[in-house]
This record gives sequence, C-alpha cells and structure tokens, in this order.
Amino acid sequence: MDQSTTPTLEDVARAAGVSTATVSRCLNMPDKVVAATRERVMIAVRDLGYSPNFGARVLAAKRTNTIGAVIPTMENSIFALGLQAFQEELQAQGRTLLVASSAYDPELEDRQIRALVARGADALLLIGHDRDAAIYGFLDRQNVPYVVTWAHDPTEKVCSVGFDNLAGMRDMAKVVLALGHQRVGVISAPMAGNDRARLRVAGIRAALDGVGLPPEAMQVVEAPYSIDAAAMATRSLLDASPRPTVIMCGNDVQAAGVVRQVKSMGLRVPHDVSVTGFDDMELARVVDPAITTVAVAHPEMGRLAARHLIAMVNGETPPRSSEVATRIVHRASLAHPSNVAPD
Amino acid sequence: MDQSTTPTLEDVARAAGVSTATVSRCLNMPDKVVAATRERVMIAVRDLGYSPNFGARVLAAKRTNTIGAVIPTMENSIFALGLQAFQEELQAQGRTLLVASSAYDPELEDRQIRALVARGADALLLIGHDRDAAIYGFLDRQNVPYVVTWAHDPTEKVCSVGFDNLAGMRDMAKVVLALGHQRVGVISAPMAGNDRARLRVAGIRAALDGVGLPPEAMQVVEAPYSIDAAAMATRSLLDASPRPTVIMCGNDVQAAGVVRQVKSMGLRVPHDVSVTGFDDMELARVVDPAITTVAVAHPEMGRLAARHLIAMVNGETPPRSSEVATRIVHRASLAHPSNVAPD
DNA sequence: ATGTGTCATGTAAGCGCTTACATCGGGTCA
DNA sequence: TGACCCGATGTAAGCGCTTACATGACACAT
Repeated sequence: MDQSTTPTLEDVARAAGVSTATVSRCLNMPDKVVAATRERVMIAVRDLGYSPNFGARVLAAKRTNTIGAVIPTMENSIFALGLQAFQEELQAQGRTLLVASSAYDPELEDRQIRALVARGADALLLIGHDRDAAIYGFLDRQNVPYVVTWAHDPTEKVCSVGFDNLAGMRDMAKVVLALGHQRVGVISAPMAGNDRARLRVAGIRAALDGVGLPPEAMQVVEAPYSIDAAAMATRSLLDASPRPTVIMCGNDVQAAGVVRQVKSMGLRVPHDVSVTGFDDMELARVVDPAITTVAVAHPEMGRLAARHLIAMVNGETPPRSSEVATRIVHRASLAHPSNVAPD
Repeated sequence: MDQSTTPTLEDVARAAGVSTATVSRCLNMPDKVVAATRERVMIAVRDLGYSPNFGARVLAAKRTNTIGAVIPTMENSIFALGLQAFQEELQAQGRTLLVASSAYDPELEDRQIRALVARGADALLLIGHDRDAAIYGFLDRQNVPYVVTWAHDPTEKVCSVGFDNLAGMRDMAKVVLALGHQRVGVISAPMAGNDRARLRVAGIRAALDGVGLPPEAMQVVEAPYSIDAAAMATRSLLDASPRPTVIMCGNDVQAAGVVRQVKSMGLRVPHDVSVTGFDDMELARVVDPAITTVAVAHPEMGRLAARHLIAMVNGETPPRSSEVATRIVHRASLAHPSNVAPD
C-alpha cells in the first residue's frame, strides 16, 4: 500500500539498497559515490519523488545556504536593480535570498534583522550604516556576517560595499553650479536614520561651499521617496521668491514627481526649473524631459556584495570594503537657468 | 568561562531553572505558562541573547511558516503592489514570504518551484495558469498547497485568486472602439506560456468582433515588458500604412515606452496616436500624457491570496476561487482618432 | 603470503527543537 | 477526609538529515 507521507532519505536508501549516508552523499557530493551506485540512487530518488527535508538538512548541516537582505522599501524599484544582481550571484553560488522590508523604520528594521537571523540566514545584507550599534553586537554574537551596501565609508569598522553618496551628489551639484544656478532647491528623503540621504545633501552643500555660495542658496525639503510626496514638496519649494532655478532630488522617483508638478504649474523644464535625480532608474528616461541624474553601478554593487558575504560565510576574510563608481548622466531636464546667458 | 557558541533552548532552561519544554512553551504558547515562570524564562532568554534555531524548530514542528511565490520578473514593479500586500498579510499572520523569479522561463519556473519546496515552503503562490501539469502533480504529491493569481478562471481545477484578464482588456477595447478607432495596434508580452497575455489580446479581439470589425483591424506585436522593447515594437506598428490610430499595450511599462517612442517620432499622443496600458502602475501617471489604463485591485488580490493559502496550510478548505475587479481609468493618452469628429 | 594504502560504503551519533504523555501539587466537593 | 480534576511543569521520544569514524574490499609493494 502506498504510504501518502512524503518519502525520507531512508526510504530512498532502502529502495536503492544502500545506506542513508550514501544517498546523502549522492545528493551533496556526487563525486564521492561510484557512478553505478549513484545512478541507482538517483533512480530511486526520481521514482519516489523524493525531496529533501529542509529543516533536517539545516539542523544537521548547521547552515541554511540562505542569505538575508533588509531593504528600506519594495514599493518602487530603487533597490530592484542592485538586489536583482545580488540574488543572481547568490543563486549562481547555490544560495537563496530572503528579502525583508523595513519601510524606512529603524525599529522595524531591527525586528526584521532578528527575524532573518531566527530564520537561519547565514549572512545579511544591510542598506546604509545608520543603525543602533546593539544590532551589530547581536549579529556578532550570533556569528552572522553582514555587509553594508548602498554606501561606502572606508573609515567605518563595518564592511561596506557601495558608492560614495556624498561625492556622487557633489559631482552632480558641481555640474549644476557650473551651469550658473545660484538658487538650489533640494528634495531629500527624510534624513533621520538615513545616512545616504544626509550624505547626498552634504554633497550639495560641499559643492556650494566650493564656489563660495552661502548655505541660504540651498533650500532643503524632506519628502518620502514617492512621486506624489515629491510633487507636494515641489510646490513648497516653488512658493519661495525668488524661486530656485533648479531642484535637485535625492532620487529619480522624486525627480519624476518634480517634473510632473513643475509642468502642471505651467512652468517649463528645464527652461524655468531644471531638475536632477539620483540612481538612473529606467524611470529617468521615461519622463519628459528625461532626467539628468547620478548613475550608480547597482548590478556591480549587488554582485560584489554577494561575493563578500559568501566569502565571509565560508570563513574567508574578504577584502575589507569596496567602492563602486557613480557617474553623471546628462539629459534634458538640466540646463542653464534662463536668466543666465549660455556660454 | 564564556562558551562562544550560540545558546540553545537547553541553556536557557538551565539558566531559568525550568525544563526545555517550558521554555519552548514560553516562546510558542505563552499563555500556557504561569506569569512568574514566564518572566524568569524571558529574562534568561534576554540575558543569553537566545534566538531559536530555525532548522531544529522546522524539523520538530514540521512547518516552516514560510510561503513561497514564483513571479515572472522583479525587474519592473508589475508585481510589486500585489506582492507587497501579499507579504504584509502573511507577515500579519506570522508567515514569511520567499520570492523567486522565473524570468518568464517555464523551465526556470519549474526549478524555482522545486527549490522553494525543497526550502520548506508550506505553500506556493503562482502567477497564471500556464504550466506543465506535472508541476501540479509534484506539488500535490508533496502536499504543498498552491494558488494561482493574476488570473481568474473558475472553470480550472486549480484554485485561482485574480482578475479576468480577457474581460478587463475587452472593456478597455470597447472604450477605445467607442471613440471611433478602427485600426488598433497591440503590443503584447510574448504569449507563449503566458495565459494573461493571451487573454488580454483575446479581449481586444472579442471587442472588435463585438462591433463587427475584421481581425485585420488589429495588428499584434509581441515585446517583452520593457520600455525599450516596447519602443522598438512601436516603430514597427507605426510603419504600417495606414498606421493604427491607437496602440493598446498589455502593460503600463510598455505603454510608457510607446508614448516615448511616438513623441520621439514627432507624433502627438493622443492626437496622432492614442495609447492604453494595463495595471495602473504609478508609472502611468508620470508619463506625459498620463496613460489610460486598466486598473487592477492588486493589493486586494494579494491579501486574498495570502488568506487562501494560509487557510489551505491550516487544512481548512478555502472558498474555491475568487475574483477581484478591474476598472478602466481614463487619462489623457486616449482620445478620438483625429480623423473622427468628437461627438 | 602479508602488510599497507586507498577508495566506496556503512554505522550511528548527534543537530536543537516540539509535543504527547507522565507527574505533581493543590483546589473542590461530597 | 478522600476522591477527583485541573492546570503547570517535567520527561523523553522523535523529527530527517549530515558526517566523523569504522569497515571491508581491493591493488600493489614487499
């Protein structure tokens, strides 16, 4: 009579006339088993429709081959490109990615990190440096390696694989200022608990300093990474008089919202108001005019982070931290302010 | 001396002066333990920094509280909204979501499904009906319940929680035809292995039939769900002469690509070419003109699917299949063809 | 023929939990 | 006061795998 319970290693072993150890070896280190035996085992596996029990495997092997990532949001595709590459690289190395979202909430992030560890994540990908030191302590105690991405700070103890947010945005701001803009509106993600956002704003400030413009030349409004929130923020920036001639955004999603809002107020981009973004998402090329932005090598970053993490899980010491490049992408949303004659 | 190994249930039990069973109960069914004891245990848990071993728990309890989902792509946010709601509902019910992507490749989907089962998924969310029957057999044998979403077909044996792709697109096409369009370009996702795409095209055909237009009134081009691919497809559609007065897309991402391409060819949307989409993503409101599209109650669908799945895992029999609504959202990208006088 | 090394396979001891069942210590009630 | 019940806790048997170690077979050197 057909037992309707799922078959176990032992069932396979019996069917193939070998021991459970041999079956296990067939599945995990096929070259340690002679071809004839292996074939017999594989046939039994197929016939029985055997699929190994995950829990048992994890318990015995002491690793899940799962790597966790806690990202701030899944609502838009800000993290999609990097994460995709991250997961492809993991997959290629036989690991699975487990993603959790923190909704930009530090407390929720803490919970998600603990949840991933409790679910047996062998290692963790974290976004940015800003978080309670206790979390690092917890991870260290649990022996779970981690890497910080979407940021790069070689001076931090924590290993990071990312890009220089400050420098990237400073470069963008330099370009903007070189075009003659003197009144800069800035839309930033809420900066509390978000080092990337803070650094990007700091990058703009550094560029202003560099050309001797006073802090008042820049007006910053915080808005979540959403099109509508950015549109709202745009209204408040354009209320000022004289109004800014350029609005620099912490992200392309916000830039898209700005473009829409500026146009809906009857102003022209870039003639009346220039707009810049960050990330070079596909979105940046869909809005009209296309958005000048800071491109980040997201896929490279994701792949690198995956390699670091796997190395750490394997007990190797990976290269401390690594940086990926940013690059300015010029598109139609940025031009001279209209009161300045082009060169 | 401090052992540097992570603490186990037994360590906690010893520290709290109770048995392992009591500690386990504190963690899993706190109300079965008297308050004083519970407190003592919880203190020990905190002091030791105890975190339960996932594998052991899974092995003993025979469920991972993990639910898997295999989606065709993560590259754009087509599935983001529904999946987000799905995951929130799961989270609220103490489950974790494990996502895998099939890149619209049936063979890869098969592998991903097996991988998720091997990783102990208690149940699976699948997109669309199109797949080899053997997979359902496998899942049934493994006793893993599953639900199909992003589609709804009450006649299928498989339980589905989704919307009527054909009807949704037919409604859109009716609106288009009512405006006087007679030459319809269609950009569809590749239809092989994608019932949603096929049904959407069938919906347009049904609407054409409904008003007595011949099949030649519609020209279909397949293109992946990407802005650039859609732009390319647009070129080939607009090469025809006379050219279509409207391009209906299987998705908003494609519609965005069409709008960009049409404009870059010096034509106006909707004056020269109208455009429609599907899904009502945020993107649809960012492009200029905003895209007329078919809105789907994605969050509701995700939530419902989660509830069905959890019910199935708990051995309850959920309502067979359920349908969520679609709705036409009128925006500026659709108008009368210019050769037809408005009413 | 005996010793030695190698390779394929078997034996069996856990891995750290959950949970059925046993136990214990009081209350309740006649 | 004794029988009974009930709720709180303890005991211990697995869950299905991996892997260190043991075994046995065989090839080759001595």
